[in-house]
Amino acid sequence: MGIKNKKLRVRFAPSPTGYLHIGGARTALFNWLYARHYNGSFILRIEDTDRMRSTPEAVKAILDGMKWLGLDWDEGPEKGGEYGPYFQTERLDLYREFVDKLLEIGAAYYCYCSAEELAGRRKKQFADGKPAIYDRKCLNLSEAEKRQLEKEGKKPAIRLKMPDRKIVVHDLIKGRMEFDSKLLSDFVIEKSDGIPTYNFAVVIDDILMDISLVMRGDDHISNTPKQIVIYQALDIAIPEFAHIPMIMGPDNTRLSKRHGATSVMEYQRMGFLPEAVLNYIAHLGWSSGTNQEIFSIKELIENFTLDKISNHSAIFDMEKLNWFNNEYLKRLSDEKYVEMLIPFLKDAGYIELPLSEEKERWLRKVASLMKSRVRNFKQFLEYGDYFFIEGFTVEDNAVKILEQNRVRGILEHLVKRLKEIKDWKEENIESEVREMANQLNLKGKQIIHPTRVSLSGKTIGPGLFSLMEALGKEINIKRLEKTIHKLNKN
RNA sequence: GGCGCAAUCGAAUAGUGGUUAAUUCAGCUGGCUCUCAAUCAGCAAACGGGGGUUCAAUUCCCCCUUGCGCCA
Repeated sequence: MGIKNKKLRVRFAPSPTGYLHIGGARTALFNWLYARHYNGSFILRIEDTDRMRSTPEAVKAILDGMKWLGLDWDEGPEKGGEYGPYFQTERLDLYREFVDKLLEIGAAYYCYCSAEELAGRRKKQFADGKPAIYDRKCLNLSEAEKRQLEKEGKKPAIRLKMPDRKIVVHDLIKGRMEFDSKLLSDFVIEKSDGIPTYNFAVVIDDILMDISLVMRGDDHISNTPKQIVIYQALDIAIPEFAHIPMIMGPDNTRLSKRHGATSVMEYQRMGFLPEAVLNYIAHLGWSSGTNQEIFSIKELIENFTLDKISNHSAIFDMEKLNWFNNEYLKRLSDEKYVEMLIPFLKDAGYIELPLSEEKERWLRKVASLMKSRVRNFKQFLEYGDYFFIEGFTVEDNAVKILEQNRVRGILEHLVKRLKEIKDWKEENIESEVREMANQLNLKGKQIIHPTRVSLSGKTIGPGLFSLMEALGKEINIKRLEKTIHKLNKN
């Protein structure tokens, strides 16, 4: 692995066929952490040779996801770099050069077999229980035969000739893996349309971009021996490899749309903090070896090493992500919390911008009440709707509380007393309510529960008296009277 | 079908040739409390199976099983 004295360079190389999903983000994160830990370079490369499925929108989505998570790249799209271009479709000439070279030295050859022919022969191999290997029909075609085939209008693909030997992969995470090249096919490196295949383009790019360590999902393990053969055919030093375990859905299958939110940007929309998402996915397949759960970005960088990556797949657990997010949310100052919350309130139509000083102060108070009770901003909108609108949701089990005995009388009495309060402060409200409970020989909760339901439509939430203060006297009275009115009708 | 990778509480991870196998999330019980969170105290919960190696295996080796991936 003669790359000892070279600068450390890693890359993340997504295909722009969709958004940046959790698994890709984790691969990007590990590469990024590795580069930052060892002071290397982190390169972003877009593998868009699949022109049918690649879109500019997907490129943007991936870039947006990376930016939101704070995974900045040293070279790549929008940034450039001396190893560019960083889009594979802009590198076609480069691949062509290497294909020519392999052809020239006899390490690759033209193949005129059609897809149908191939499929037929493969079927037979399959039926015979043999590995699906190209039968080398076109390996020794004479020039005349080739000319004849081309005259028939056949466009050749180009295959790499597999050497007959064991291929050993030294993986930094999986250890030594051995593959028998006899079981590997002479795979296509350039399709008949002139586009290089994935396995070929990756290798050429990694060579040209001086990548010193290839870190990627372990679904690529089977590709690795094929890629190594290309390095060897070209007589170029093989980089190091590190195959990291994948992230699975709760049913232990590959993470997909079926599992709900798999795009990192969906987490932004749901009101998660990028730090929390990063912290969580860092723990999927990696651990510091200590009991520490919460890591700042800086701490992740400091602690990240490959030997602490586990070697089995991990299941994505939304609940734990929620917990992480709540931890980060709680640590936010009220000011910062409100600042992040405002766009969500705005989108929900709960507030109008710009905000007055006073309203902003009030928002901070509300935030401090809700902070520990809410796990993401989307949930804030759901649990805290009554702070902003009259049409707040009313829980089914909340209605039952209002149907209990004496509730109407209690609320009527309460309204009278609340109207008397001059200074609408939590302490004053509480002493008024407590006093009323005493005089009427009631338990505090007999007043508190129906009041909460009337004010918020919910059975859960912040302490009632701070909630009442935050809502303001008028709204308290209005909502209580509304409940009384409803009870009168029944 | 061929090849490969993997296997510790429900989930994520620690950990060890001899341990009461640990932590966090989730779950449950209790304290606090007007509810819910938060918080505090506690409970429950795992080494996939079978062979070896060894005085001793969850740990090392092999096989099986299961899961996952790649190939088409």
